[in-house]
Amino acid sequence: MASVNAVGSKSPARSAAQLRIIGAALALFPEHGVSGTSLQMIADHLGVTKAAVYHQFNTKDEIVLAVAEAELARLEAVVAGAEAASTQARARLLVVSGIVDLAVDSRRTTTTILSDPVIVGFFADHHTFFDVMSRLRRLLMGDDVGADARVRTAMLLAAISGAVMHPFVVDLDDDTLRTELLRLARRFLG
Amino acid sequence: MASVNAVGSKSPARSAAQLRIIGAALALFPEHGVSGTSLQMIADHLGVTKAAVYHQFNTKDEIVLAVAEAELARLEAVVAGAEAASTQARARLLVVSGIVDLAVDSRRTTTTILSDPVIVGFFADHHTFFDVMSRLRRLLMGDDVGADARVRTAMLLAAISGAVMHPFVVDLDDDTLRTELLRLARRFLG
DNA sequence: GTCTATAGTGCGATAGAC
DNA sequence: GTCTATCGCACTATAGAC
Repeated sequence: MASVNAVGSKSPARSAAQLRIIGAALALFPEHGVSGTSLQMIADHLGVTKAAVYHQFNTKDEIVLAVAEAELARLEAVVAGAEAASTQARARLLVVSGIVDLAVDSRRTTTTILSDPVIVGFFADHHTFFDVMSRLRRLLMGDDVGADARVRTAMLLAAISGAVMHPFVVDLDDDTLRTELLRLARRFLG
Repeated sequence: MASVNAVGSKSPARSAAQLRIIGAALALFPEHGVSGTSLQMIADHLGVTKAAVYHQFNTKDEIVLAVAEAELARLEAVVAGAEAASTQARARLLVVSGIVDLAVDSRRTTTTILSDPVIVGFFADHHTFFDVMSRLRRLLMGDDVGADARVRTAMLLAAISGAVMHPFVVDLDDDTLRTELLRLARRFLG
């Protein structure tokens, strides 16, 4: 779970100033949505002016893309780690527990951002996104392309990502949530 | 599944013109997000001007609220139907299959709208939302308030809502998706 | 790398004619 | 109920001083 600079990752190296902006956007996007977050909000969050933000990124779209790729990179690291496993069963367990960790770690953040219409639009023709998704699909489903496997896998991923921000679990602490999620996810996998 | 004017529902009666605006917003919000959808887009979608839209709703917020309440009303109808069941097991099955129907019927629409930060903010102090949620919780969990039951229920609801718009199932037809979803959801319930 | 200042655009919302 | 026209404002983005 340490920070990994995965081989297949193409995210350009980010300066410290750029990372601060990405962090601010990461905090504001889930609360207001991507479209509802202005550069003024990001600048205010960092205690600087809009012009200082524009010195790091030429457009708002570049910031959105950087945030999306940063989140995608976290998922890619989990997938890459699982691909290195010795058996398929062990790989499946690694990817599920990695995604549980990711989801619990960010709770509201990750899922909200990745499901924002603007981000979805950015990923619609993003080759790295398709690459990670097909590797994830291969890890979880193997060569089974039947309706059963696809619905089952989609439900599993949606259940993990969506449950962490559900009102029913807001007052559970991270450890309890992580343990229950992993246990139920493994049971669902069968 | 017919249109139901549920007893507990407080949504004000809507004129035909208002319903057309709600329909346009319902189509545009998932694609651009609530903040990313302007009144100009809604007006263009209907072939009228902004002023005509403002004649039906005084503010954009009123339109957003109307859309949110319309979606909530669909869920409330499912909950009310299940509450009328003779046994608890039958009620649970009714609520799960009702939510599956809802999710498949709208695919991208409902979940995207209900998870939009602006809508979430509107529901944050919306008494009807809390009422429907607690009734849903009672139907699915009974008096069990343990971490296991809460995580399990949150996963079930998130799995159904989230799976319908997952890339893995985009090319499945509605009937197949509905059948598989219901079967797997019942299996997960145990 | 940060600032002030500003250009240009689209937004939500209103007034008043038909 | 829809229109044209407009107001005031916040937005993205840029120019140029420090």
